[in-house]
Amino acid sequence: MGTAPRTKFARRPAPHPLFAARWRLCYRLRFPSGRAIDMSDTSKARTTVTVADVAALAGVHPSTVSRALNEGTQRVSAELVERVFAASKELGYRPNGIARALRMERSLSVGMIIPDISNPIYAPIVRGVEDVLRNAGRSVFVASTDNDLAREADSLTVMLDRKVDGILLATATRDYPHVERLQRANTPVVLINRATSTPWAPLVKVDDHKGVSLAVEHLQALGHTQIAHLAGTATVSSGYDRRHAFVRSMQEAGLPVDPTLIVSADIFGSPVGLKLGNLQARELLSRCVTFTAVIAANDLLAVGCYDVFAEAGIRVPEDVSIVGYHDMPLVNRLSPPLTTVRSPQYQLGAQAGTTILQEIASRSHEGTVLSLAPRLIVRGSTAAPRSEL
Amino acid sequence: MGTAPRTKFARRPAPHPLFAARWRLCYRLRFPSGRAIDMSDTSKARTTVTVADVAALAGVHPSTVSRALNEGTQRVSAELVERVFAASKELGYRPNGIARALRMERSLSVGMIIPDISNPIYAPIVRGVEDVLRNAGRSVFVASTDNDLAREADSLTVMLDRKVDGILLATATRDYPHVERLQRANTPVVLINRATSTPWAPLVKVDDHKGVSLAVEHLQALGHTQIAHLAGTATVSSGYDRRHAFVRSMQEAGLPVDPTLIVSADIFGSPVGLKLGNLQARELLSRCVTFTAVIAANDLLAVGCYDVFAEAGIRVPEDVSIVGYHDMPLVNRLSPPLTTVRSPQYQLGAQAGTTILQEIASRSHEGTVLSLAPRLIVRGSTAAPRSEL
DNA sequence: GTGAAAGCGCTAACAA
DNA sequence: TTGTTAGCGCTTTCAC
Repeated sequence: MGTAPRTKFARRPAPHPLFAARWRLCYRLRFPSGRAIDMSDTSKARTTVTVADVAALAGVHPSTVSRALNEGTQRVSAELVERVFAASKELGYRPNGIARALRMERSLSVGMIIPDISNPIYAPIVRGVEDVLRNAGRSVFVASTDNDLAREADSLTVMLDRKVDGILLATATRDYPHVERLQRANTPVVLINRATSTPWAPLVKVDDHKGVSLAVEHLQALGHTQIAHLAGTATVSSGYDRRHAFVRSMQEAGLPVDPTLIVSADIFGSPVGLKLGNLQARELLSRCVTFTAVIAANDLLAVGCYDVFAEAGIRVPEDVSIVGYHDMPLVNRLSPPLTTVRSPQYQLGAQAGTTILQEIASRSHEGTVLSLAPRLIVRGSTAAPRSEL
Repeated sequence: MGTAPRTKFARRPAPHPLFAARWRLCYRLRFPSGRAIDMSDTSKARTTVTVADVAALAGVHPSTVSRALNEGTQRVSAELVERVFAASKELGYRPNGIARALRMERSLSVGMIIPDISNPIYAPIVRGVEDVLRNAGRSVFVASTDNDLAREADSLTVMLDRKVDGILLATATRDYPHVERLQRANTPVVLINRATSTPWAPLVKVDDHKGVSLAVEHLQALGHTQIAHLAGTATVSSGYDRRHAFVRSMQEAGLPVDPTLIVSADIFGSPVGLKLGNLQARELLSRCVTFTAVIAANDLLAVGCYDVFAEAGIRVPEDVSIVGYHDMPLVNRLSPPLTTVRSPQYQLGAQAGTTILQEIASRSHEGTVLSLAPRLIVRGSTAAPRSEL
């Protein structure tokens, strides 16, 4: 008893190389062939079943267990495979993912970095990612960073330290400071919805030009010519691109582009969502320029307009039409229901999941851009402009 | 050259025990003290910096590196700690989380199982969990199961195989089939919002009796006596509890409890959310029983009522008052804005995170129930009943 | 087709 | 205080 291991990591009694083989065999004593496990041992030993245990019960070498379980009958005789599976099942063996990850140098996990999981815009993306990766046997670490660069750096560190097989990045800025680091880490990355100014990893996005031009064309068809744009922040490509798409779409439609009709988010420090929408809408009104319609860079900005216009006695859609972007839950229930560009968030995530799997399998699509088409959902917040009546 | 290792796992040239010490020392040759790393070796060796590399550069044993990095000056001389940190920094060393997890038998990760991450009700819970766990240096695996028991079983398997340190379970049913398995796995579990009928793990929930009674009292104060309840499914404790809380609150308020005024979700197969609300509202109307107010088990059911009442020509709140549950985003923008019981979803997650950390530190709070208080948010969907005018 | 042995990168027990 | 050694559980190379 004096030599009994005190802890799990205490030295084994007789590890002399010459007896290594025999030492393995002693497992058999613990599991007499064909019999159930001896439960009398109440120590932790019972809790964890390892390949060695299965090997012992099946009367084979651990490496054979591994081969049988992983490659089936490919390099192991059918009979042994049978025995190994039986033993594995009897003992309730489950491979230790950590050990496999260490040995095989792939963790079967993927990290996802997003601005905020509690934002209804991003959550469906995560769900799409999750569904695709689950089917591929991989798990997803999620980290929200609120677009805070320090938190972002931390999250990246954590993910890389955990040896994720790939990183899904939905927080990139156009001028993203962590690009080099990610490249150095040599971990596959897929960007979601936000591109960096120079391409270095595959990007899965929504076709913003398509989305904005759908909105512009819709408004034009209703008779609008003076259309304003509440732009998102230009530091991220989605805001930047939509703004440029707005200008281009207006030009393509032959409509005048008045810079004073574009209110950028960047002139107001940090606020986001609804509050930002309020500020932008007030700014727009204060500019004393006429407009009959507003295209907002996202739904919450549009809702922010609802507030400000209401308190200013401006009716929607009678006086001003409003178009949102994303089609988040319940915007169809606002009064009036919001006309908006529906971006396929779930599909975005699913596609990103597919792409990261490809990247993991073989790094190849460095600058690939995958654009998903949005769709215009026409509801009650848009109508013909007043002057047309 | 003939003896050069072909792969990372090829045998090292001279691992003879007698020379083990010297073999370690040979690392020093690769990193002459005080000089930068020799980059001429373009093989993969450069990519991964290990404790051995740091040890070599610092001129100490790997275990000393480990001690210095993990325990600081506690068991290592200040001078060596300094040297180790310097070497570590110079090489850009980062501990391999997988290896640590295997060795230390804790992965610093936690699994979270929820019905659906894309549901705005659950997303904030995840965020709360995430924030607390990040601060504790842990990462979160997220899995959505859509309340599908098979998917649930899979997710549990995956989490356990990955050796998560704990599991946050937001999908439990009252009669949860995986309890035994989780107990056997001996992994800490914290239940979120949904209890099992017999307690076995700590539970963090919203005080449903409080929430529902706030609603009942509010309606009673407005003069309502005939109050209906659209109940969630009774298979999960939140639905079950809220229904019972409704009955009890009505009794406590001295109001009559008419069973025909309670429409259970369970009589309609699988639909959820808004569609379920539609069905329940129609069922309620078809029962031809008078009521002046409805308390819905969640906001989407309430929104489902809006539809049905509108098409039936019943005005809210003039003819019927409606109270929701949760206060999800934008319900304050419905017309009329929804009066609802605000459940602190983020705090729920944060508290669950705190609790799982405690559980991981020391399993002790087996049957503990932590109830967070909800708050009634009064808006436009409730008013005095018609007959009172 | 199977066994032997090594080792992924790390930390903990032990020895000095 | 530091070095030595072993081993977490697995897969893989090599030898037969």
